[in-house]
Amino acid sequence: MFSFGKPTVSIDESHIESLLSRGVEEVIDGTNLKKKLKSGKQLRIKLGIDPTSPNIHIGRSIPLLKLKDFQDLGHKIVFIIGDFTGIIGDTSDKESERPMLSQDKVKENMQGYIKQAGKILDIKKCEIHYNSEWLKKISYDELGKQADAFSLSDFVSRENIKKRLDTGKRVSLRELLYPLMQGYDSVAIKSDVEIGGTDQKFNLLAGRELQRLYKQEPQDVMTNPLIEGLDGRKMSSSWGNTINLLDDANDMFGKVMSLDDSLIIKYFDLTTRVSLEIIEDYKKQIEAGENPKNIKLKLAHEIVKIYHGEKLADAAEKNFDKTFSKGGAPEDIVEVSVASDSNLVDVVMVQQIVISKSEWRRLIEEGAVNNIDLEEKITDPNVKVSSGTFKIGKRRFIKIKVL
RNA sequence: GCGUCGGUGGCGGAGUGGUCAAUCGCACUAGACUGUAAAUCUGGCGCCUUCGGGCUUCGUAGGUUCGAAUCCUACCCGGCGCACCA
Repeated sequence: MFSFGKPTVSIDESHIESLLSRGVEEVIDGTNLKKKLKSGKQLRIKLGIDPTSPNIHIGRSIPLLKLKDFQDLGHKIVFIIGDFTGIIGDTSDKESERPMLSQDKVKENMQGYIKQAGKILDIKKCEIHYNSEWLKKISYDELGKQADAFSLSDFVSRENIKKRLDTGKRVSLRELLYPLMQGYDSVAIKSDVEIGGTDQKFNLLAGRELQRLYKQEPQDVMTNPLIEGLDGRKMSSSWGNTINLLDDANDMFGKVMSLDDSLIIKYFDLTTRVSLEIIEDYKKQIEAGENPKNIKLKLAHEIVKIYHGEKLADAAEKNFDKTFSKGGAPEDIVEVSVASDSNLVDVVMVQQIVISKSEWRRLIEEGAVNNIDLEEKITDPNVKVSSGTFKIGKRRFIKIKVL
Protein backbone atom coordinates (compact mmCIF):
# COMPACT_ATOMS: atom_id res chain seq x y z
CA MET A 1 0.00 0.00 0.00
CA PHE A 2 2.54 2.56 1.17
CA SER A 3 5.55 3.03 -0.97
CA PHE A 4 8.84 2.22 0.66
CA GLY A 5 10.11 4.72 3.22
CA LYS A 6 7.04 6.83 3.13
CA PRO A 7 6.29 8.18 6.59
CA THR A 8 3.01 7.36 8.21
CA VAL A 9 1.03 10.29 9.45
CA SER A 10 -1.81 10.08 11.87
CA ILE A 11 -4.97 11.93 11.00
CA ASP A 12 -6.70 11.17 14.25
CA GLU A 13 -9.39 13.79 14.70
CA SER A 14 -9.04 14.37 18.45
CA HIS A 15 -5.28 14.58 18.30
CA ILE A 16 -5.52 17.14 15.57
CA GLU A 17 -7.99 19.15 17.59
CA SER A 18 -5.75 19.30 20.62
CA LEU A 19 -2.75 19.98 18.44
CA LEU A 20 -4.52 23.03 17.13
CA SER A 21 -5.75 24.29 20.47
CA ARG A 22 -3.62 23.49 23.47
CA GLY A 23 -0.96 26.08 24.08
CA VAL A 24 -1.88 27.83 20.88
CA GLU A 25 -2.54 31.52 20.69
CA GLU A 26 -3.36 31.85 17.03
CA VAL A 27 -3.14 29.91 13.79
CA ILE A 28 -2.95 31.58 10.43
CA ASP A 29 -4.52 30.12 8.37
CA GLY A 30 -6.36 27.77 10.73
CA THR A 31 -8.76 26.14 8.33
CA ASN A 32 -6.03 25.62 5.82
CA LEU A 33 -3.78 23.96 8.37
CA LYS A 34 -6.52 21.67 9.52
CA LYS A 35 -7.09 20.61 5.96
CA LYS A 36 -3.42 19.90 5.48
CA LEU A 37 -3.25 17.90 8.69
CA LYS A 38 -6.15 15.79 7.61
CA SER A 39 -4.71 15.15 4.18
CA GLY A 40 -2.28 12.63 5.64
CA LYS A 41 0.64 14.31 4.00
CA GLN A 42 3.74 14.67 6.12
CA LEU A 43 4.21 18.35 6.87
CA ARG A 44 7.43 20.21 7.43
CA ILE A 45 7.25 22.09 10.71
CA LYS A 46 9.80 24.81 11.19
CA LEU A 47 11.24 26.35 14.32
CA GLY A 48 13.96 28.97 14.22
CA ILE A 49 16.58 29.00 16.93
CA ASP A 50 18.81 31.79 18.06
CA PRO A 51 22.23 30.28 18.79
CA THR A 52 23.45 33.12 20.99
CA SER A 53 21.98 31.93 24.24
CA PRO A 54 22.85 28.39 25.17
CA ASN A 55 20.16 28.03 27.79
CA ILE A 56 16.61 27.05 26.97
CA HIS A 57 14.03 28.14 29.46
CA ILE A 58 10.60 26.76 30.15
CA GLY A 59 8.95 29.49 28.14
CA ARG A 60 10.70 28.20 25.09
CA SER A 61 9.66 24.71 25.89
CA ILE A 62 6.13 25.66 24.91
CA PRO A 63 6.84 25.60 21.18
CA LEU A 64 9.02 22.56 21.70
CA LEU A 65 6.15 20.70 23.31
CA LYS A 66 4.01 21.77 20.42
CA LEU A 67 6.58 20.40 18.01
CA LYS A 68 6.44 17.20 19.97
CA ASP A 69 2.71 17.06 19.31
CA PHE A 70 3.42 17.41 15.61
CA GLN A 71 6.15 14.85 15.77
CA ASP A 72 3.89 12.38 17.51
CA LEU A 73 1.49 12.66 14.61
CA GLY A 74 4.31 11.82 12.26
CA HIS A 75 5.27 15.19 10.87
CA LYS A 76 8.77 16.39 10.12
CA ILE A 77 10.36 18.84 12.51
CA VAL A 78 12.89 21.20 10.97
CA PHE A 79 15.15 23.29 13.15
CA ILE A 80 16.73 26.33 11.65
CA ILE A 81 19.76 27.53 13.49
CA GLY A 82 20.18 31.23 12.99
CA ASP A 83 23.92 31.18 12.85
CA PHE A 84 24.02 33.77 10.09
CA THR A 85 22.69 36.57 12.23
CA GLY A 86 25.03 35.49 14.95
CA ILE A 87 27.97 35.61 12.62
CA ILE A 88 27.24 39.05 11.33
CA GLY A 89 27.44 40.17 14.92
CA ASP A 90 25.61 42.94 16.59
CA THR A 91 27.01 46.19 15.28
CA SER A 92 26.02 48.03 18.40
CA ASP A 93 28.32 45.80 20.37
CA LYS A 94 31.74 47.37 20.52
CA GLU A 95 33.48 44.19 21.55
CA SER A 96 32.65 42.36 18.39
CA GLU A 97 34.75 44.34 15.99
CA ARG A 98 36.09 41.27 14.46
CA PRO A 99 32.64 39.87 14.09
CA MET A 100 31.22 36.69 15.29
CA LEU A 101 30.36 34.38 17.59
CA SER A 102 32.89 32.06 16.04
CA GLN A 103 31.70 29.05 14.13
CA ASP A 104 32.94 26.95 16.99
CA LYS A 105 30.95 28.85 19.54
CA VAL A 106 27.80 28.55 17.46
CA LYS A 107 28.40 24.84 17.08
CA GLU A 108 28.95 24.47 20.77
CA ASN A 109 25.81 26.37 21.67
CA MET A 110 23.85 24.35 19.20
CA GLN A 111 24.98 21.06 20.54
CA GLY A 112 23.82 22.24 23.92
CA TYR A 113 20.54 23.30 22.46
CA ILE A 114 19.92 20.05 20.69
CA LYS A 115 20.73 18.14 23.80
CA GLN A 116 18.18 20.11 25.74
CA ALA A 117 15.55 19.91 23.05
CA GLY A 118 16.22 16.20 23.02
CA LYS A 119 14.62 15.96 26.43
CA ILE A 120 11.36 16.73 24.71
CA LEU A 121 11.74 15.64 21.12
CA ASP A 122 13.13 12.69 19.31
CA ILE A 123 16.03 14.50 17.72
CA LYS A 124 16.98 11.66 15.42
CA LYS A 125 13.80 12.27 13.50
CA CYS A 126 14.39 15.99 13.16
CA GLU A 127 16.09 17.91 10.42
CA ILE A 128 18.61 20.53 11.42
CA HIS A 129 19.92 23.32 9.20
CA TYR A 130 22.18 26.29 9.65
CA ASN A 131 20.74 29.24 7.81
CA SER A 132 24.13 30.54 6.77
CA GLU A 133 23.92 27.68 4.28
CA TRP A 134 21.68 29.75 2.06
CA LEU A 135 21.76 33.26 3.46
CA LYS A 136 25.45 33.56 2.72
CA LYS A 137 24.69 33.27 -0.93
CA ILE A 138 22.02 35.91 -1.19
CA SER A 139 23.13 38.69 -3.49
CA TYR A 140 22.18 42.30 -3.33
CA ASP A 141 19.71 42.13 -6.18
CA GLU A 142 18.08 39.15 -4.56
CA LEU A 143 17.89 41.01 -1.29
CA GLY A 144 16.43 43.98 -3.10
CA LYS A 145 13.73 41.85 -4.56
CA GLN A 146 12.87 40.44 -1.16
CA ALA A 147 12.93 43.82 0.53
CA ASP A 148 10.48 45.12 -2.03
CA ALA A 149 7.87 42.75 -0.65
CA PHE A 150 7.63 44.94 2.43
CA SER A 151 7.03 48.58 3.07
CA LEU A 152 8.76 50.64 5.67
CA SER A 153 5.52 51.42 7.41
CA ASP A 154 5.01 47.70 8.04
CA PHE A 155 8.12 47.81 10.16
CA VAL A 156 7.69 51.16 11.75
CA SER A 157 4.26 50.30 13.00
CA ARG A 158 5.45 47.23 14.83
CA GLU A 159 4.91 47.91 18.46
CA ASN A 160 8.39 47.31 19.76
CA ILE A 161 10.02 49.31 16.99
CA LYS A 162 7.51 52.09 17.26
CA LYS A 163 8.02 52.38 20.96
CA ARG A 164 11.73 52.71 20.58
CA LEU A 165 11.40 55.26 17.85
CA ASP A 166 8.94 57.25 19.89
CA THR A 167 11.17 57.29 22.90
CA GLY A 168 14.21 58.26 20.90
CA LYS A 169 15.97 54.93 21.14
CA ARG A 170 18.22 53.73 18.41
CA VAL A 171 16.89 51.29 15.85
CA SER A 172 19.49 49.75 13.61
CA LEU A 173 18.70 49.31 9.96
CA ARG A 174 19.92 45.80 10.24
CA GLU A 175 17.04 44.95 12.48
CA LEU A 176 14.77 45.37 9.54
CA LEU A 177 16.64 42.60 7.84
CA TYR A 178 15.86 39.94 10.40
CA PRO A 179 12.34 39.24 9.23
CA LEU A 180 13.64 38.90 5.70
CA MET A 181 16.27 36.43 6.72
CA GLN A 182 13.93 34.44 8.87
CA GLY A 183 11.31 34.55 6.17
CA TYR A 184 13.70 33.34 3.55
CA ASP A 185 14.57 30.41 5.76
CA SER A 186 11.02 29.23 5.22
CA VAL A 187 11.53 29.42 1.49
CA ALA A 188 14.79 27.55 1.68
CA ILE A 189 13.38 24.60 3.55
CA LYS A 190 9.93 24.71 2.01
CA SER A 191 8.20 25.04 5.31
CA ASP A 192 4.54 24.08 5.68
CA VAL A 193 4.08 25.37 9.17
CA GLU A 194 6.18 27.65 11.32
CA ILE A 195 5.92 27.88 15.07
CA GLY A 196 6.94 30.71 17.34
CA GLY A 197 5.97 32.86 20.29
CA THR A 198 3.38 35.55 19.80
CA ASP A 199 6.23 38.04 19.77
CA GLN A 200 7.39 36.36 16.57
CA LYS A 201 4.20 36.89 14.66
CA PHE A 202 5.57 39.51 12.34
CA ASN A 203 8.60 37.43 11.43
CA LEU A 204 6.48 34.35 10.93
CA LEU A 205 4.19 36.20 8.59
CA ALA A 206 7.17 37.50 6.68
CA GLY A 207 7.82 33.89 5.79
CA ARG A 208 4.44 33.70 4.09
CA GLU A 209 5.17 36.84 2.16
CA LEU A 210 8.48 35.58 0.88
CA GLN A 211 7.18 32.16 0.03
CA ARG A 212 4.58 33.82 -2.16
CA LEU A 213 7.35 35.81 -3.78
CA TYR A 214 9.14 32.57 -4.55
CA LYS A 215 5.97 30.92 -5.80
CA GLN A 216 5.61 28.56 -2.88
CA GLU A 217 2.46 27.87 -1.00
CA PRO A 218 2.65 30.09 2.06
CA GLN A 219 3.30 28.32 5.32
CA ASP A 220 0.71 28.35 8.03
CA VAL A 221 1.76 30.07 11.15
CA MET A 222 1.15 28.98 14.70
CA THR A 223 1.90 31.23 17.63
CA ASN A 224 2.25 30.09 21.21
CA PRO A 225 1.51 32.23 24.20
CA LEU A 226 4.38 33.62 26.18
CA ILE A 227 4.52 32.66 29.79
CA GLU A 228 5.25 34.65 32.92
CA GLY A 229 8.50 34.08 34.73
CA LEU A 230 9.41 33.95 38.39
CA ASP A 231 8.67 37.58 38.99
CA GLY A 232 5.41 37.67 37.09
CA ARG A 233 6.85 39.50 34.11
CA LYS A 234 7.30 37.74 30.80
CA MET A 235 9.89 35.03 31.07
CA SER A 236 13.02 36.20 29.35
CA SER A 237 16.70 35.50 29.62
CA SER A 238 17.43 39.16 29.90
CA TRP A 239 15.17 39.54 32.92
CA GLY A 240 16.84 36.65 34.69
CA ASN A 241 13.45 35.29 35.73
CA THR A 242 13.67 31.99 33.93
CA ILE A 243 13.31 28.36 34.79
CA ASN A 244 15.91 26.65 32.63
CA LEU A 245 15.78 23.17 31.26
CA LEU A 246 19.31 22.71 32.57
CA ASP A 247 18.50 23.77 36.10
CA ASP A 248 19.19 20.95 38.46
CA ALA A 249 16.20 19.17 39.88
CA ASN A 250 16.15 20.91 43.25
CA ASP A 251 16.56 24.31 41.74
CA MET A 252 13.88 23.71 39.21
CA PHE A 253 11.51 22.44 41.84
CA GLY A 254 12.12 25.42 44.05
CA LYS A 255 11.65 27.85 41.23
CA VAL A 256 8.31 26.37 40.28
CA MET A 257 7.20 26.56 43.89
CA SER A 258 8.05 30.22 44.02
CA LEU A 259 5.68 31.00 41.19
CA ASP A 260 2.61 32.99 41.96
CA ASP A 261 -0.40 30.79 42.65
CA SER A 262 -2.37 32.36 39.86
CA LEU A 263 -0.01 30.78 37.34
CA ILE A 264 -0.44 27.19 38.42
CA ILE A 265 -3.12 26.22 35.96
CA LYS A 266 -1.54 28.11 33.11
CA TYR A 267 1.74 26.32 33.71
CA PHE A 268 0.04 22.95 33.77
CA ASP A 269 -1.62 23.73 30.50
CA LEU A 270 1.37 25.15 28.66
CA THR A 271 4.45 23.49 30.07
CA THR A 272 3.26 19.97 30.74
CA ARG A 273 1.19 17.43 28.91
CA VAL A 274 -0.93 16.46 31.88
CA SER A 275 -4.36 15.79 30.44
CA LEU A 276 -6.85 18.60 30.28
CA GLU A 277 -9.35 16.67 32.39
CA ILE A 278 -6.91 16.38 35.25
CA ILE A 279 -5.98 20.03 34.97
CA GLU A 280 -9.63 20.95 35.08
CA ASP A 281 -9.94 18.89 38.23
CA TYR A 282 -7.03 20.71 39.86
CA LYS A 283 -8.65 23.95 38.99
CA LYS A 284 -11.85 22.89 40.72
CA GLN A 285 -9.93 21.75 43.76
CA ILE A 286 -8.30 25.12 44.14
CA GLU A 287 -11.60 26.87 43.72
CA ALA A 288 -13.03 24.58 46.36
CA GLY A 289 -10.46 25.81 48.85
CA GLU A 290 -7.64 23.32 48.50
CA ASN A 291 -4.33 24.85 49.53
CA PRO A 292 -2.77 25.88 46.21
CA LYS A 293 0.58 24.81 47.56
CA ASN A 294 -0.43 21.19 47.22
CA ILE A 295 -1.38 21.58 43.59
CA LYS A 296 1.78 23.53 42.99
CA LEU A 297 3.78 20.65 44.44
CA LYS A 298 2.25 18.42 41.81
CA LEU A 299 3.12 20.94 39.14
CA ALA A 300 6.72 21.20 40.28
CA HIS A 301 6.99 17.44 40.39
CA GLU A 302 5.53 17.13 36.92
CA ILE A 303 7.88 19.67 35.38
CA VAL A 304 10.97 18.27 37.04
CA LYS A 305 9.91 14.83 35.88
CA ILE A 306 9.94 15.91 32.25
CA TYR A 307 13.54 17.04 32.39
CA HIS A 308 15.07 14.87 35.11
CA GLY A 309 12.88 11.81 35.37
CA GLU A 310 10.62 10.48 38.06
CA LYS A 311 13.28 9.57 40.59
CA LEU A 312 14.94 12.93 40.74
CA ALA A 313 11.56 14.59 40.86
CA ASP A 314 10.70 12.58 43.94
CA ALA A 315 14.01 13.45 45.51
CA ALA A 316 13.56 17.12 44.73
CA GLU A 317 10.17 17.14 46.35
CA LYS A 318 11.53 15.59 49.52
CA ASN A 319 14.41 17.98 49.52
CA PHE A 320 12.10 20.91 49.14
CA ASP A 321 10.02 19.83 52.06
CA LYS A 322 13.03 19.33 54.24
CA THR A 323 14.83 22.51 53.33
CA PHE A 324 12.06 25.01 53.13
CA SER A 325 8.93 23.72 54.75
CA LYS A 326 10.92 22.46 57.69
CA GLY A 327 13.84 24.88 57.57
CA GLY A 328 16.59 22.28 57.43
CA ALA A 329 19.50 21.88 55.10
CA PRO A 330 19.25 20.43 51.63
CA GLU A 331 20.73 17.08 50.67
CA ASP A 332 23.38 18.10 48.21
CA ILE A 333 24.90 20.87 50.22
CA VAL A 334 28.38 22.20 49.54
CA GLU A 335 30.79 20.64 51.97
CA VAL A 336 34.26 21.92 52.77
CA SER A 337 37.06 21.07 55.13
CA VAL A 338 39.13 23.93 56.47
CA ALA A 339 41.88 24.67 58.95
CA SER A 340 40.65 25.58 62.40
CA ASP A 341 42.20 29.02 62.49
CA SER A 342 40.38 30.33 59.43
CA ASN A 343 37.72 32.94 59.66
CA LEU A 344 34.23 31.99 58.66
CA VAL A 345 34.11 34.96 56.28
CA ASP A 346 37.05 33.73 54.30
CA VAL A 347 35.61 30.28 53.88
CA VAL A 348 32.35 31.65 52.70
CA MET A 349 34.08 34.06 50.31
CA VAL A 350 36.29 31.39 48.84
CA GLN A 351 33.19 29.33 48.19
CA GLN A 352 31.65 32.39 46.51
CA ILE A 353 28.62 32.14 48.71
CA VAL A 354 29.13 35.77 49.55
CA ILE A 355 30.81 38.17 47.17
CA SER A 356 32.38 40.71 49.51
CA LYS A 357 33.17 41.24 53.16
CA SER A 358 30.83 44.17 53.15
CA GLU A 359 28.00 41.93 52.11
CA TRP A 360 28.96 39.46 54.78
CA ARG A 361 28.91 42.14 57.47
CA ARG A 362 25.49 43.25 56.32
CA LEU A 363 24.14 39.74 56.39
CA ILE A 364 25.44 39.25 59.92
CA GLU A 365 23.84 42.48 61.03
CA GLU A 366 20.60 41.41 59.45
CA GLY A 367 20.65 38.18 61.38
CA ALA A 368 20.80 36.16 58.19
CA VAL A 369 23.55 33.77 59.16
CA ASN A 370 22.74 30.74 61.25
CA ASN A 371 24.40 27.60 62.41
CA ILE A 372 21.44 25.34 61.93
CA ASP A 373 22.96 22.39 63.72
CA LEU A 374 23.11 24.40 66.91
CA GLU A 375 20.16 26.60 65.98
CA GLU A 376 22.36 29.54 66.75
CA LYS A 377 22.58 32.91 65.11
CA ILE A 378 26.03 34.16 64.18
CA THR A 379 26.49 37.72 65.37
CA ASP A 380 30.20 38.33 65.10
CA PRO A 381 31.45 38.94 61.55
CA ASN A 382 34.95 37.88 62.55
CA VAL A 383 34.19 34.51 64.13
CA LYS A 384 36.55 31.67 63.52
CA VAL A 385 35.16 28.68 61.74
CA SER A 386 33.54 25.88 63.58
CA SER A 387 32.19 22.61 62.31
CA GLY A 388 28.57 22.64 61.40
CA THR A 389 25.96 23.47 58.82
CA PHE A 390 25.43 27.10 58.10
CA LYS A 391 22.51 28.80 56.48
CA ILE A 392 23.01 32.21 54.99
CA GLY A 393 19.76 33.88 54.10
CA LYS A 394 17.05 31.81 52.56
CA ARG A 395 18.83 29.48 50.29
CA ARG A 396 22.55 29.60 50.75
CA PHE A 397 24.03 26.74 52.67
CA ILE A 398 27.45 25.41 53.52
CA LYS A 399 28.64 22.53 55.59
CA ILE A 400 32.00 23.02 57.24
CA LYS A 401 34.31 20.51 58.74
CA VAL A 402 37.20 21.84 60.77
CA LEU A 403 40.37 19.86 60.48
C1' G B 1 28.59 67.73 6.95
C1' C B 2 26.16 71.72 10.05
C1' G B 3 23.28 72.71 14.41
C1' U B 4 21.36 71.09 18.90
C1' C B 5 20.38 68.07 23.16
C1' G B 6 22.27 64.13 25.80
C1' G B 7 25.79 59.89 27.92
C1' U B 8 25.14 58.98 36.08
C1' G B 9 25.28 52.74 39.99
C1' G B 10 21.87 46.00 37.06
C1' C B 11 17.78 49.20 34.68
C1' G B 12 14.84 53.78 34.66
C1' G B 13 15.89 58.46 36.26
C1' A B 14 17.42 62.95 40.00
C1' G B 15 21.60 65.90 40.77
C1' U B 16 24.56 71.20 37.24
C1' G B 17 31.17 73.72 41.83
C1' G B 18 31.61 71.85 48.09
C1' U B 19 27.07 68.99 53.21
C1' C B 20 27.54 63.35 46.70
C1' A B 21 29.10 56.88 47.39
C1' A B 22 25.46 60.35 44.82
C1' U B 23 17.28 61.79 46.15
C1' C B 24 13.74 58.39 44.13
C1' G B 25 11.37 54.11 41.48
C1' C B 26 12.21 49.02 39.62
C1' A B 27 15.16 44.71 40.18
C1' C B 28 17.96 42.31 43.92
C1' U B 29 18.70 40.97 49.02
C1' A B 30 17.85 40.19 54.59
C1' G B 31 14.20 40.05 58.52
C1' A B 32 8.89 39.82 60.19
C1' C B 33 4.41 37.47 58.44
C1' U B 34 3.50 32.76 55.53
C1' G B 35 2.63 27.80 52.20
C1' U B 36 10.39 29.21 50.64
C1' A B 37 4.17 31.59 48.08
C1' A B 38 1.76 36.36 46.63
C1' A B 39 0.57 40.90 49.08
C1' U B 40 2.29 43.84 53.12
C1' C B 41 5.77 45.97 56.71
C1' U B 42 10.98 46.95 58.14
C1' G B 43 16.20 47.13 56.93
C1' G B 44 20.16 46.69 53.28
C1' C B 45 21.94 47.42 48.37
C1' G B 46 30.44 50.31 45.36
C1' C B 47 34.97 48.16 47.92
C1' C B 48 37.95 47.90 52.47
C1' U B 49 37.85 48.94 57.71
C1' U B 50 40.93 48.37 64.13
C1' C B 51 33.82 51.37 62.69
C1' G B 52 37.21 56.84 63.61
C1' G B 53 37.52 56.44 58.70
C1' G B 54 39.99 55.07 54.08
C1' C B 55 39.77 53.97 48.77
C1' U B 56 37.69 53.75 43.68
C1' U B 57 33.29 55.41 40.81
C1' C B 58 28.98 59.65 37.23
C1' G B 59 31.09 58.01 28.30
C1' U B 60 37.00 58.43 27.46
C1' A B 61 41.45 61.49 27.96
C1' G B 62 43.34 65.85 29.54
C1' G B 63 42.69 70.79 31.98
C1' U B 64 40.75 74.86 35.48
C1' U B 65 39.95 74.97 40.93
C1' C B 66 41.68 74.59 47.78
C1' G B 67 37.63 71.39 45.93
C1' A B 68 34.33 68.65 39.89
C1' A B 69 29.19 63.96 38.41
C1' U B 70 28.73 69.31 38.10
C1' C B 71 33.16 74.37 34.61
C1' C B 72 36.73 74.13 30.04
C1' U B 73 39.08 71.36 25.71
C1' A B 74 39.48 67.18 22.60
C1' C B 75 37.72 62.56 21.34
C1' C B 76 34.01 58.44 21.28
C1' C B 77 28.78 57.12 21.30
C1' G B 78 23.34 58.18 20.92
C1' G B 79 18.69 61.27 19.95
C1' C B 80 16.49 65.20 17.27
C1' G B 81 16.51 69.02 13.37
C1' C B 82 18.62 70.82 8.87
C1' A B 83 21.46 69.83 4.69
C1' C B 84 23.17 66.22 1.21
C1' C B 85 20.99 62.18 -1.75
C1' A B 86 19.39 57.23 -4.96
